Amino acid sequence: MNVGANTPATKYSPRDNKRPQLLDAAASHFAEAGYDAASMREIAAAAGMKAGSMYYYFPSKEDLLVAVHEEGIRRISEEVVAALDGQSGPWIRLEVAMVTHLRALLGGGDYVRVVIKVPPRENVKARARLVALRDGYERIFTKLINALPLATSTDARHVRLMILGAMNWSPTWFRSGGDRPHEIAKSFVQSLRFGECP
Amino acid sequence: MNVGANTPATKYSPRDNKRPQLLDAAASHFAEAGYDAASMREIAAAAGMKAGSMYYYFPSKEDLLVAVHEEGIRRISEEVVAALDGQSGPWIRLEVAMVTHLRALLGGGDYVRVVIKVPPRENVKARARLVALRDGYERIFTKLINALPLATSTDARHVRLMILGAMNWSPTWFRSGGDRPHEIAKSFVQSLRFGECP
DNA sequence: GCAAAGACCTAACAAGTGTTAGTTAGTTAC
DNA sequence: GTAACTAACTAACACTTGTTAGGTCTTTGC
Repeated sequence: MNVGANTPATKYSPRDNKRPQLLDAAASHFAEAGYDAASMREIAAAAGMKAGSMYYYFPSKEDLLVAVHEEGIRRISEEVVAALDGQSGPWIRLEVAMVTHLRALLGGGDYVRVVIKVPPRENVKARARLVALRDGYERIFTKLINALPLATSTDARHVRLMILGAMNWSPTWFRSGGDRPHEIAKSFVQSLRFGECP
Repeated sequence: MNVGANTPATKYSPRDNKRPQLLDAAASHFAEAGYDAASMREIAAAAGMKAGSMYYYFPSKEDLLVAVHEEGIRRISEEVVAALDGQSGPWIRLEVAMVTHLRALLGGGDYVRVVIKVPPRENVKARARLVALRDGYERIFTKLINALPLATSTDARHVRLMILGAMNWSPTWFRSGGDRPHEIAKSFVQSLRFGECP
């Protein structure tokens, strides 16, 4: 923290923007308790401020959630794209994307957990933008799946929904200490690749 | 409603137990709004009573949710077992179970939707019983999957988690008017059965 | 006909909710 | 030096929440 003894005990110091810490605290509490059960006062306290002060950064609680969502989608997109860089082979590429997705979701990433587990209210204004962002992300998987040499009878769209569903549901049963993300991904890919025994 | 003109306008009539209607209302509101956003007053109103009266049947809101859960698991178990009766062939049996599961989840069944979408708090007392009930249900799928002639490298447990995850996530993307449950199930099974093209 | 039980209602409590208005202290610009 | 701006704070408002205590009407058992 680099707070020396000579630093005067100012109550607060402008210019050190607390917005990131606020977002962190919000992500953490939303991920843990859900939207309704996470109170503005608790979030504020975790960020080292008072509830009223948050409205300097965000006009409402719903806007806070939207901001967390945007950051979450941005992060996971970035990570998956980065992980995919240089990888070749359709099955390997899919598996890499899945491992990255699962790591982001299961490995303590509060922002991503919020994206998956805490959907905004139906009527929220920014909904269209969020849906567009998320569609953009999921399009990565659409491309990866279209590149697979699948049996002709298989519907690629349903394969995508199946894979994403299976992954996004994993926080429900995942226990740290059990399977690791890369094992889960490998297993899922195997099930899809080698069907019934010949 | 069969309320004739001669029926005296009694404020309420004991002996016609409103407990089922109460549970229905609770299931509906929990499924629609989630646990926190569903208020006792709204649930009570939907059941034709006042909030305080619900405590005659259930000692707390959490107990109400638990009761809905129990009924939901009971229903879906019953339906899947019934649908499986007389069916033979491992892949067909799995598909039948999946169709039934998806129908119960997507076809307006409030109780089942609550089971899938509204988990009780971690510390709730009846949690162990609920988990046991649900494990019992999922064991149906364990058996169905163990009966499949899968490639030897495939992990049956992960296949189950994948299938259940894919199905339980479906309320997120499902829109009535789009795919129908039996199409989804068939598609999922196909993806698992016929892997990459030869 | 009367007591008991069943099924519900009313009214209130204590706590917590998101949000706002007004204020204050530190920093920067001129 | 002073004005404007930034980044908070305090205190309150207006509700809403789950829950409870006590009352009331209806039906049942004897």
